[in-house]
Amino acid sequence: MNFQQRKQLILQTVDEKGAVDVPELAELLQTSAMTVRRDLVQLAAAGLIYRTHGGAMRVRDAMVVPFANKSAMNVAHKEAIAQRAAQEILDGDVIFMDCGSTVAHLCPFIRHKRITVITNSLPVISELLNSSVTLNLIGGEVDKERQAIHGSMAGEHIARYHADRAFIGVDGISLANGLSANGEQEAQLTLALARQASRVYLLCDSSKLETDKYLFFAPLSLVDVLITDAQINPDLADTYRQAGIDLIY
Amino acid sequence: MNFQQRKQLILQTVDEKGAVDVPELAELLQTSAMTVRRDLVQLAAAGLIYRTHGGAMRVRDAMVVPFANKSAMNVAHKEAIAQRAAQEILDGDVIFMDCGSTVAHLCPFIRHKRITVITNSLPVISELLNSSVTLNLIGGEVDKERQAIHGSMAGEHIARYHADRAFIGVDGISLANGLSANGEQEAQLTLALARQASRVYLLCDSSKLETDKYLFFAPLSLVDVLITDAQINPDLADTYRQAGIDLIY
DNA sequence: GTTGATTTGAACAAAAATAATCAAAAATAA
DNA sequence: TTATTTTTGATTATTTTTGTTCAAATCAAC
Repeated sequence: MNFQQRKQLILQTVDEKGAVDVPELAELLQTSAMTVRRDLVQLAAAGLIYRTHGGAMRVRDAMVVPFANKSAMNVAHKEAIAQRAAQEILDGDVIFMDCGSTVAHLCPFIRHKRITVITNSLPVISELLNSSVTLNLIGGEVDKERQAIHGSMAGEHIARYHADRAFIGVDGISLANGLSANGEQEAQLTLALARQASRVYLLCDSSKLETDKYLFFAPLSLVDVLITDAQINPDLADTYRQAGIDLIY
Repeated sequence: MNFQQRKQLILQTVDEKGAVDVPELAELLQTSAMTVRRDLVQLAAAGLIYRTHGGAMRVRDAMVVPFANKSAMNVAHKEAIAQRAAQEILDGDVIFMDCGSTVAHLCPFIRHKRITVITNSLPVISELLNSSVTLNLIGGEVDKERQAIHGSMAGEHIARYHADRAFIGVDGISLANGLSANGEQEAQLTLALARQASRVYLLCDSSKLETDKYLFFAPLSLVDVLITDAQINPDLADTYRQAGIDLIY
């Protein structure tokens, strides 16, 4: 099997599977990994595939910026919460989305809506890049760990906008102490978003209810609507409602 | 069996099987490998088959479909340019990077440097997210096609910063008309970056030299240093230098 | 950050294929 | 028939391709 034949097989495989790795191709082509790598280099130079570490992928797939959406905890709950939250969004809305993982789960449910999303979350931008949503990215310092934008410039940027709804997440919430966070940056940004939105929706799975983190940054009254999952204790739900929170689950 | 007969059989076999090798044909034609090779050379010269190492194949199968997407063209040149440009960057620098594909090739060469990168390019952010570089993302409207940030907010954002160096790309450059672009947004952003930088580096492969696009947006004097590839015509290089451009290749 | 595992690219060596050379065989011409 | 040209096959040198090894780069997990 010569280069031309291998090349055809590689292109075909990449096109079919979307992504391949080197050992896989070496096995398929009955050749060494080094040869596969050399082939991939040539094909990539011709722009026919996109070279990745360990293999290759379709060029068009590589175009979308791959920001990882981490945190596999409570995915089912988060999806349920996000789906419920998406029902609140109307066509034509301008919404804020913060960089919380629960908020990010909104993406699949809003990608066909005709709305404008203003966010500081890179994964959200990535997920909505190929959608009908108009995107606006908040600028400022990049927080690599959280894959989000923070800092004073971000605050100033937000102050220039106004949204119909803000969808935010927190690290902790309690009746006694209100909203709390693990980082000052997130807290600051959450506050900025809430200030510029007509209606503030807090997306929060029930495991975070009545937990406190080290930084208390806002009273419960910042939130207009609290959307959580069905695991919430009904008595606790009542207590929140009596405290004036519009609670949905 | 003479050449005419062998030729018929070879063409037929190639057409049937798609690809053949020399020993296989030698066996089929009851002749030596040397003769087969001589036949193949003639047929290939006539354009009837595609000659490969070890045999031959159908012409249409060997036809590479190089509708090379813009970002994959001249990759080798772009990398060489980017590598040279990276040498200009010192530790501690604050640099601007625009959303051009040549500029994006800087990423691999700067990921270890201790610098701050301010950019409107999502691919650049993505590539440098796991690096030692401090990142600052320019905010504003997301241009989904170019995977970059544009708009008036982006301009305002840039105006608040200053960088030691700006690395920019253009769609066209000529001595007569200066810098030109295909889109107003890119042009606007490039200008904004250049205005806020101490030193402006234009990264531009030689195929773009002396070409004009529809929107002329700046004179050559905007650029301090032009970095291009070694394919540049030496006479042309002299002309640019006489025009006061610091040209590197 | 630092470590450890993978992946990669460069250098080298081996194998395969090719081109060049030349002599023998075959075809052609005188 | 003999001389000349063409074609063919064998030999050898060169080029191309491939595989192995190893240091460096990169990624991922801590």
